[in-house]
Amino acid sequence: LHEEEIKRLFSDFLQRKSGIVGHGLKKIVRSLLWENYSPPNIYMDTQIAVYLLNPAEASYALPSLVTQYGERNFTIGEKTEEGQLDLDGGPQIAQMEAAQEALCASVLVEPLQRAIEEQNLMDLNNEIEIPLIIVLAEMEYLGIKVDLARLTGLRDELKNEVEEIRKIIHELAGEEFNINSPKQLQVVLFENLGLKPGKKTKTGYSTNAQTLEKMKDDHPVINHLLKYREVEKLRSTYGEGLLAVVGEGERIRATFHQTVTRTGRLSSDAPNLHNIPVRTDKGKVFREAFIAKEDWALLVADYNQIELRCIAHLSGDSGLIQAFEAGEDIHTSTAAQVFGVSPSAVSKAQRERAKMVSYGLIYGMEAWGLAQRLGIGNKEAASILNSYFGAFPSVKDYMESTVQIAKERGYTETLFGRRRRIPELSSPNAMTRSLGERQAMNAGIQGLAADIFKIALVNLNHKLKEKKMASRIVLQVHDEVILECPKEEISEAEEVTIEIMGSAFAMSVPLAVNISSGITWSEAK
DNA sequence: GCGATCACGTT
DNA sequence: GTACGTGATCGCG
Repeated sequence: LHEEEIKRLFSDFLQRKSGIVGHGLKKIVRSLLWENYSPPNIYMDTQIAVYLLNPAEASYALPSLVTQYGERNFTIGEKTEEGQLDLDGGPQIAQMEAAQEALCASVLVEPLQRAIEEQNLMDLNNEIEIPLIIVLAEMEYLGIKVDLARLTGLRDELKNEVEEIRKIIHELAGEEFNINSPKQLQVVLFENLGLKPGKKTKTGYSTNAQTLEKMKDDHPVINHLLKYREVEKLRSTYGEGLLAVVGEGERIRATFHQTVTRTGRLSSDAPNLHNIPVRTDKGKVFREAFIAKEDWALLVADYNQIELRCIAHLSGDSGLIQAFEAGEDIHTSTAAQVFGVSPSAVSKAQRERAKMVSYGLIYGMEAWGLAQRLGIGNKEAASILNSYFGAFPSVKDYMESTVQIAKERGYTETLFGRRRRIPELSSPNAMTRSLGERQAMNAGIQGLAADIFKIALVNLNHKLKEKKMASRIVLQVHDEVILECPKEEISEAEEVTIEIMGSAFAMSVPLAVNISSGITWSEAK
């Protein structure tokens, strides 16, 4: 057989009507894309099927899954030691392992398919997760372009700055020590300088930013330490870290994991592109280093307040729904209802508090959590929470019934049927049980938002191809999607993106989408 | 080399 | 307060 003939036969196999099966297919799809194959027709990814059945699965190693989910008595041979692979075994061993993997996956298909059907996870699997494999594989394959000179410049600046602050700190401390070592820092602060310690950690006294913040007035070194931490974090994690993973075409290619989080969200690693700084001026400049290729631009679209909108939809709370329909600033609207004043009379402080409560709500916050956050007493926090629930009573009902149902069943379910077991709910430990309750409240909200966002990703990728557009998705950050577009295609891409994201799922509140474009990620914000 | 610990970036 | 991933240090083997 000629090579071309083999390629054609392989292509036909990948496109077969009945679809292909594999374990962790995204990686394979990515390899196929590098070899110029079209994305395959997927029937099942056993890894994803297991994830849907239990998003807390400890390991996705095939032999253990076969034992756990397979119905046949089935043992596979000794796994080859990694080190031997290249030495003597050669390609035969890799082929043998691939064959074993395929065999394991094939044994799993039927029982997994049945379990997926039994738990009503068919739609989630077939309409969302499986199509998403291709979208993510293409995103990973493309990667996002970075401005190498800019990134290097940032790294170098930070390096110099860290060095300067380091000298000052050693001067003020009166000794040389490793500032990166919390252990050494503790000795310097609490023993040698005699400062008063605050919070404790498992092994000693805390030196985290929150604690240091409170010690600001006790010694001039504290402010420099805080600065050092900020700059050193940026230098190491983002400066050095990102430079180390720049690949072909000056692009960074992260891996987006589909089977990691308990909630249905994606995670990103090598590098993690989900936590690129944005909060501080010093940090957010890194977003200027993420760019579009020559004559193209980045288009950034994100859902406005999607999780709070999910709460409004799930609870059916008329007040909250009304607040969103008004189309005004949501925190001002909620503050007006919570504090019983007209929106125009809402003070800055009131808006800020309402905002805190709204965010807290998403995380299943209780009174003491809010107190911590706002730096107020427990009583006052309870009273704010009370007025909030007074203004939005159905939200309170929803939270309570969510926890109740989760306790009865032992798991939560999103609107789309995504399940998550929460064993913490039956813990004998009260702290752990509270954690379980927060997890239960958060799971349905964050999970629904994740489901909606995944639908949008799948639909958007599909629409771009259908319209034969050159624009493509290059990055995803939980409720935000970044496209790289030829400049002349931008306005069309904006239209398409807003339409697709806005209509991903019909809720009792509108799905609002913010959109903008620019040469850099920062500019398109 | 590996895991635990601490700290910290995002949503 | 949810959910993650990474860098650095340090003690263990």
